[in-house]
Amino acid sequence: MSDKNKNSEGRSSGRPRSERSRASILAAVRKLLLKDGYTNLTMEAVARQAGVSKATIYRWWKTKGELVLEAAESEIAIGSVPDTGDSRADMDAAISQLIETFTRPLASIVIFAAITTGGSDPKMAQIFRDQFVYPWRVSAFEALERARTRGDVSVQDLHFLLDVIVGTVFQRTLVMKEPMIEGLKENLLGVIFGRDNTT
Amino acid sequence: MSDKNKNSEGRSSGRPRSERSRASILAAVRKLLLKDGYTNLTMEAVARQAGVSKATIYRWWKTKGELVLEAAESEIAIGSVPDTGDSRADMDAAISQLIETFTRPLASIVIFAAITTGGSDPKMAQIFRDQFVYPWRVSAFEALERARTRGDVSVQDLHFLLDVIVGTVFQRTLVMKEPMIEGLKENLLGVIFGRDNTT
DNA sequence: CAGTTAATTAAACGATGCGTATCGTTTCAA
DNA sequence: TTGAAACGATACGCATCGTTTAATTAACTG
Repeated sequence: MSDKNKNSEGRSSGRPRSERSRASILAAVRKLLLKDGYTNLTMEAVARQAGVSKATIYRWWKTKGELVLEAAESEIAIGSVPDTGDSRADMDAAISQLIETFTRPLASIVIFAAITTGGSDPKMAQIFRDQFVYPWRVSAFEALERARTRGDVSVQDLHFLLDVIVGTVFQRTLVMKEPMIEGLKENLLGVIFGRDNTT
Repeated sequence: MSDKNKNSEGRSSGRPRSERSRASILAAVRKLLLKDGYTNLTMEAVARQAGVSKATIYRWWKTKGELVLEAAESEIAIGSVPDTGDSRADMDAAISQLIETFTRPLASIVIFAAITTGGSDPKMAQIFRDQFVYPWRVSAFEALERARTRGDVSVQDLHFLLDVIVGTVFQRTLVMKEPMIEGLKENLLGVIFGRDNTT
């Protein structure tokens, strides 16, 4: 409430940005993304759906990727891996975070878009990596290092292990799409820590 | 030479389809895919590049996806897994096939397109799955079953193992893109057969 | 060689989206 | 009250889409 005015910063005067329009635009993006996907999302449709002028959108967001990432920000946010002292519990949490995020409908659309538009929209890919992929990877890597130090993990190549985790969850949740998530986490924990369970 | 005429089948006579145009179109698609990616590939550009009328393209291919899949057919083809009697050798070959295919520049573009357009172009996704994904998966699954029967594999959930293989290779080759393929195959074999090598 | 047939071409169609620009209006701060 | 900036509405020129038309061209047939 108190920081609604951006007066304290640069801006001298003039009509302030409409928070109502901003929210309306981002909501429209989310709705249309779920309906039509990223490629078929048009600025015109967003303006129509949001009851807003196209110029207003371009006023605040330069590219479609930028707009989409901001609209989906909270949907694709993924926490960092905890450090409880229990290696298995930490990785259990890490995998759960991954599955939970990848399973959100909006997230799957945006994540795919961020990856595939890497060629034509490098900026979107970079923002996505820096803001969402990298932080989790770093904290998951640290969790694996702690586990190896404790002697809980024998695999040497932790980056490989990280790719196994991310890749397998990606494959199951985003590529195959079928909800074959039963046992996924347990099986992955088996790969990481060695198998005790023959489930 | 002798079967150049399609007379024997349905077609009575008349001007035959131009094989030159056909080849020229498919070559144009490949060239433009590498340059601009799938999303930015336009039929007009294909017609221009191929020195052919747009109508000719639509005459033979109904959708962009259909055209792209045919143009990239040999590039994304993946052999089936051999049955040599040596479990590890078979899976070694399987993983090599996967890595080799995913590493081809054209293949990565088309595979991504086939997966991500699943929403807006279900037909392309289906053709891709039926023609390329499924055959390999089936023969790889059979190889894993043989290995388990021989007692070489202790993991129960073979579908999980399959997703680990595909997902990890996918992650390394297509998502990360960096050529971090050293040791990938060996590490995966370690996951499948249990670890002897601590590389 | 003439005739048949269908492939191919060039051109244009209406739709749609892009990004930009303009205009009059609205809202807030000084 | 006045100035500054955001806003909604609208329209522009351009590009590409997928489709359709009529005319031309090429290969096989008798």
